[in-house]
Amino acid sequence: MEAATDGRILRAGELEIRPEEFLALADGRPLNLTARELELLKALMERAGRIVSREELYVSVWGEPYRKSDRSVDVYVGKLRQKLEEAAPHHRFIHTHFGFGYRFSPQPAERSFTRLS
Amino acid sequence: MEAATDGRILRAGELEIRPEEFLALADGRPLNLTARELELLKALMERAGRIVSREELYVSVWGEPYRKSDRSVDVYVGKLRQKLEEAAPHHRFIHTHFGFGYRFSPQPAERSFTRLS
DNA sequence: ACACTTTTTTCACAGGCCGGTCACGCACTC
DNA sequence: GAGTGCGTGACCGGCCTGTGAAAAAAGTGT
Repeated sequence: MEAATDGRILRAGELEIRPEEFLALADGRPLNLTARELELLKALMERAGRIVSREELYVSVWGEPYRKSDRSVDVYVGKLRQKLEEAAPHHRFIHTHFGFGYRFSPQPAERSFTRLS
Repeated sequence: MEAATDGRILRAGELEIRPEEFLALADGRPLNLTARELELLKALMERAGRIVSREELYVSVWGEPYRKSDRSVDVYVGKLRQKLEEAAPHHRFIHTHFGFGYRFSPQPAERSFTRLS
């Protein structure tokens, strides 16, 4: 369904996704992602740089209408962050935009105590 | 049919396969593999690093259409793991990817909680 | 052809993993 | 400070996997 990039290798920063192999690499190390996690990461990367609403993400990944009370996207963003942090420490990939949604944008590294933007 | 590597010696980590001798060595020690086991190991090694579905493995090794309920691949992966563990303890070769299939990737040893740098 | 061994296939059960939901507490905006 | 949004650990049902063991098939020697 993600016609534009389906099957193509996606890259961003230290991240790489090979959809046809169900494989995601961070710094060359395989992330051990589940099906949903991989789909969500793909959806985010395909929209890299822009703020994406939960609704858009949910519809794209789950393929069903979005209910405002559904927290699935949040939960899976959390799981992704955790696994990304494991594989590529001190990088930031998924940024929260309060009240709007999430934005994927790989950031080189983390400087000690800088404030969130 | 695996034209590219058929008959050629395959190596990965501590593993070596010499197809024309029906021989597999781990750490220099011969694994005592049966025909099916050897074929499956070859199929996995030829696809090293990527996640391979049961269907692809089954079709490649058994040469017949795959039935979803068929557990043969699982059983033989189990047998391979057992023999590999015997010959080369504390190495990991075949990794399970839940819902997708298996991935061959030799891993030096297991370090429990240390993070790679 | 027969008996015996080895390998392959099937079966069934136990346990593990994943997806989805909930609830609690903190974060953020105004 | 009030009100809403967000992060996250915990939990449960259901499907996926690992695996021993039985059954079937194939191989081996006489």
